[in-house]
Amino acid sequence: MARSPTNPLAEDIYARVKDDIFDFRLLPGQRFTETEMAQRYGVSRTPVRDALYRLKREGFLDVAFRSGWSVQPLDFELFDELYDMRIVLETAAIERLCHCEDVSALEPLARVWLAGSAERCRDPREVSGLDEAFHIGLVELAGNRQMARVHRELTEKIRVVRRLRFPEAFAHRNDL
Amino acid sequence: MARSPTNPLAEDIYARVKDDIFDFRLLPGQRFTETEMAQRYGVSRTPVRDALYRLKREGFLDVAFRSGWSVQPLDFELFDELYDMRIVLETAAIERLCHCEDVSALEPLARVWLAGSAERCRDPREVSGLDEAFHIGLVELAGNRQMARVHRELTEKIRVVRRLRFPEAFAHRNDL
DNA sequence: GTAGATTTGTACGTATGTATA
DNA sequence: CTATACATACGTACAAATCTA
Repeated sequence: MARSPTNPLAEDIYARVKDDIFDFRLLPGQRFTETEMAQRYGVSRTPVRDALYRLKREGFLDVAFRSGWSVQPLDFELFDELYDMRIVLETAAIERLCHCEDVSALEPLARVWLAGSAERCRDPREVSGLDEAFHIGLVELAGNRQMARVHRELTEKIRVVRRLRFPEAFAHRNDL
Repeated sequence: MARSPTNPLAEDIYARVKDDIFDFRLLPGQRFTETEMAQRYGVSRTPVRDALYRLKREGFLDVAFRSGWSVQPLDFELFDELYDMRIVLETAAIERLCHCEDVSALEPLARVWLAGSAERCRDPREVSGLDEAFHIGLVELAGNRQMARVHRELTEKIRVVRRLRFPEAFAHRNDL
């Protein structure tokens, strides 16, 4: 029995808006309204609001009382802090993995990370995805699911600036 | 110009529901509906839903598709993981504070922590609050606001189980 | 298995505060 | 300064899925 997701529409809008931010179809600082978004995605304002408020709580968007929404501008101090915390969490994860007897769990990660130059993937977008998965997988293996969750959220927040540094990775951002 | 809060009603309901959880007026595992909560707080379902979904994202509540809400049951593995991560974050914070030249910023914390037995506060509820503030203040002083935010959220999630261990602290939970 | 009651999910209408001509 | 347009915050109505007798 596959239980239904809780807010299918709102969930979908959430993912689409977030991707629009990551792919710079919504630019940092850009302003917009709930009605615009509702028309853009072909739904009512209700699921849009759910999605927008969730993205606001996660730091991707900003809203002013009865005065419209905006994409959170790039804040490099913020990114510094996020990178800094990522180091803290990953260091703690690695320390725990070092004290672990069974290293076989590291195998799948090693296979990706130690890929020979022949089998190495060249698409920057995919490389970036593999890199994210590697970091996330490392922390997951340490066994603390809360640390893994925070680390995953944190990695997502950094994603936008990582893409800025690999411009070729999203050269096809207008494909969709 | 003091800018208005964004969703005054929803914000208020959010705080009240959270306190109801902390003070065990809403018990772990207890089920309820949006309509009940709307009547309980004298508002419509809209701000209630905003508040409930926020608390769900933060792990305090659970919702099943068209089938009602429930307070997240106590999960001691979860609390172990949260305590564990708290140690990681506070250790990192302390390491940074140790490398810091200027220790004068620690003064206010020391004054609370090193209170003489005479001036020591005896109300367990207040002691608990001071303890939380001490831990939070410590991490804040380390200067990474994101780490401080995560640590603060994490401390809130632990609060309910801390109160379980200090039952006398909320003996008057029916006062209100 | 089915019908009815229940509950959320979404759409839509109204009120209130904001910005601007 | 005032009035008007506009955007969100909240309330309400309805649809769809779930539970239960």
